[in-house]
Amino acid sequence: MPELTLHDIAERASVSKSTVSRVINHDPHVNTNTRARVEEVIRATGFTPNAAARALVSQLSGTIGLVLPHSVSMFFTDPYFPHLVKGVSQACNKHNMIMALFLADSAEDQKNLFARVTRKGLLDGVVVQSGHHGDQTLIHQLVNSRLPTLVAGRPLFEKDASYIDIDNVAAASKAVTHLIACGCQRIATLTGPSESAVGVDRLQGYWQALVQAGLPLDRELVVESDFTELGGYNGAKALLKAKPDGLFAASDLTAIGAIRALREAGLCVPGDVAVVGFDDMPIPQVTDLGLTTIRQPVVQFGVKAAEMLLEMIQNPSHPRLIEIMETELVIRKTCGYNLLAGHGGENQPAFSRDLINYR
Amino acid sequence: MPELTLHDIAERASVSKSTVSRVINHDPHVNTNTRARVEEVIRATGFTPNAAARALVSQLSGTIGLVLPHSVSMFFTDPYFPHLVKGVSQACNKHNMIMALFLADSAEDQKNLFARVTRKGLLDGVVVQSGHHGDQTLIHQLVNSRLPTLVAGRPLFEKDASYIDIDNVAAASKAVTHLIACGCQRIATLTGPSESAVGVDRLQGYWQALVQAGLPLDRELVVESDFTELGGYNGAKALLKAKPDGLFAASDLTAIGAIRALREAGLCVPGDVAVVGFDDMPIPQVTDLGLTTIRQPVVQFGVKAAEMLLEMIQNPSHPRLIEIMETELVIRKTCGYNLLAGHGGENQPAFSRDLINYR
DNA sequence: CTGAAAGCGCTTACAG
DNA sequence: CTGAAAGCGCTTACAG
Repeated sequence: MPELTLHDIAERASVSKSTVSRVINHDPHVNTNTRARVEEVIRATGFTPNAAARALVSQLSGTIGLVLPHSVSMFFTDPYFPHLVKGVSQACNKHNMIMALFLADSAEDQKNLFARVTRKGLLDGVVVQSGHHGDQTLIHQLVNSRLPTLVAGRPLFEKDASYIDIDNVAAASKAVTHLIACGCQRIATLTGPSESAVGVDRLQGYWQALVQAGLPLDRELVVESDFTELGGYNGAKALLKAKPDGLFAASDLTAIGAIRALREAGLCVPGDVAVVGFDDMPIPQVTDLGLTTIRQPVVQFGVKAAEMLLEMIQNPSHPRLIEIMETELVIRKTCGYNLLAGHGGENQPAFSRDLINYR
Repeated sequence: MPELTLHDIAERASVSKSTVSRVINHDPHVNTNTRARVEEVIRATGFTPNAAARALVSQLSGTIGLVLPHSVSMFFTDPYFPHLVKGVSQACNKHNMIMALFLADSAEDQKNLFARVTRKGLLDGVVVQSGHHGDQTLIHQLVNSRLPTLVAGRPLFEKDASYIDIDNVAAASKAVTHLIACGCQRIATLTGPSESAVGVDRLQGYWQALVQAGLPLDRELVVESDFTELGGYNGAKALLKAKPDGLFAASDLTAIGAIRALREAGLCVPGDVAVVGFDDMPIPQVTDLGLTTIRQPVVQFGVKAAEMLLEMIQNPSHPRLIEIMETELVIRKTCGYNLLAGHGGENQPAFSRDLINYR
């Protein structure tokens, strides 16, 4: 059967195409009876308007893009990205938008990405994940394109871009301050890549907490890592000779790998080395280890990012948007569990989860 | 500046819009000089044709959908789905298509999904992940819609659908046969959900291998699980009283949780209980544990699924497409490592990876 | 090889 | 409140 068009509906309801269009678009200036009649025909026929035709005339496609640049091909091992995708998807479901996902699997993909993403008539706007130095060209292009663009995570160079982030400096400082409160004197850190804003900011928070506490800065205690479990494992091995009694890992996966290395070296966590991670990913290892960590609301972050973008799309003259989301310290076994008020000792159930928030 | 249209390019190149369109669409019937002139104008202006206009007239949007139904909201804890997404994305990048991702986060989302996905003019076709019983309505609707639909994973009920799958029965049988070859006599299994084709098929493979080996079927040795780590942990605890000496877990995460429970119960893996998983997910736990498992090529599976769909789109009268991808047994420490030819004992590096393929 | 014209299926001033 | 008409930016027979 041929596809139904506005014309067919108009004919069957004995009105003009204009009126059918008004009904579909909830134009209030339609007679109640007329509206009811048209709606009945639409219901009976199961008519849906053609999205391409609407996009052409309205200059709005009802689709937003989520761009994950090349450096994010770690997408797979780190649950962060599926959660981000979930958040953006939730917002799209709620606002009846379509989510187009762009994953640059290679440098070549990335080069083609800008042209594909900015095809006219395709997207109404784009959320782009801030990445490493190598991704900044793409971000620069997007931010300066005709397309409304929201950067997820502080962009490294685009000082005028709208973005959403967490306060990584404050969060890292909160984590390290907790290690200090737990009595650690030689606190090491396994950083994220120094090429990424996240890596830079969390390292700065580490420094800041040490300075505030009057503790010395020791370069031996800082090792650059890469947010992976293996990176954490290797990084912790490299730290052993510096004999830390505390460790701030820039991600949960890093912390998990580090703890594996520490235990292999015969050290107890938290007895010999207290450990704090970052993310609070809902993965079994985090709860199995009882990892003390910084919780960031990744799904909500994605939701909010998408909604900020929708705001920019609806209101193109809107001034620059910036949002910083809250994080919280989640205290579990690897650092500070014994400090919790009312802690009853080893009889606590393995999965009890208590929080202290250093604000 | 106003957006450029075909008309502007035509004017600047002193040709008609038709000719510009032909150049853009690589129509061979264009004079070489004319073509060069038009191409130069396009290059100089950075013109890109409007996707909505093209979609409207050509009835092809250049976008395919990837639909992950409600039961797949486990998306996040299981790395399977990000890998599938990556595969579909790779195929889209390669074939210059756009991937729209639909994630049904709730039963309500799922109800709205069909209408959103089948909006006319939006998608050229859709890959839908086969899920549980509750998802079969959506799959039924999609398969019977105007939209070319490829089901990823054997659909439970749609007997005429095009789909891609692995041979779960054979793969599971291969896993259990390996446990038998390693000397196990009481082989337990932690299944996937009995509501899913994967769960059903892998259980059947388990039975098949036992029957072929002349081993008895003991209902105590079969516990239904859910593909999660926690499910594996709890499932293994429930199996303890049946005293298995081998365990086939229907997913890697299940196996990982099960091994945790077995070790907590004071049992050695593989000494007391040999374990085989399923998936060979590239996650640290799999390699840390040295998990013997069935490797399935998830990314390639996604690539192939998308390419099959593209085939269906290009050739709408194409007969039903079915593809079964190969799996292989990956032997590591949790079962059969000592059987490997040339195995040198405990001095093997922890990450050596050797394969035996029972075909 | 090239151009004028029709048409894809909508939305939206403009009249009434 | 309603309809006729123009137009969104392309592609594609149809002529030449």
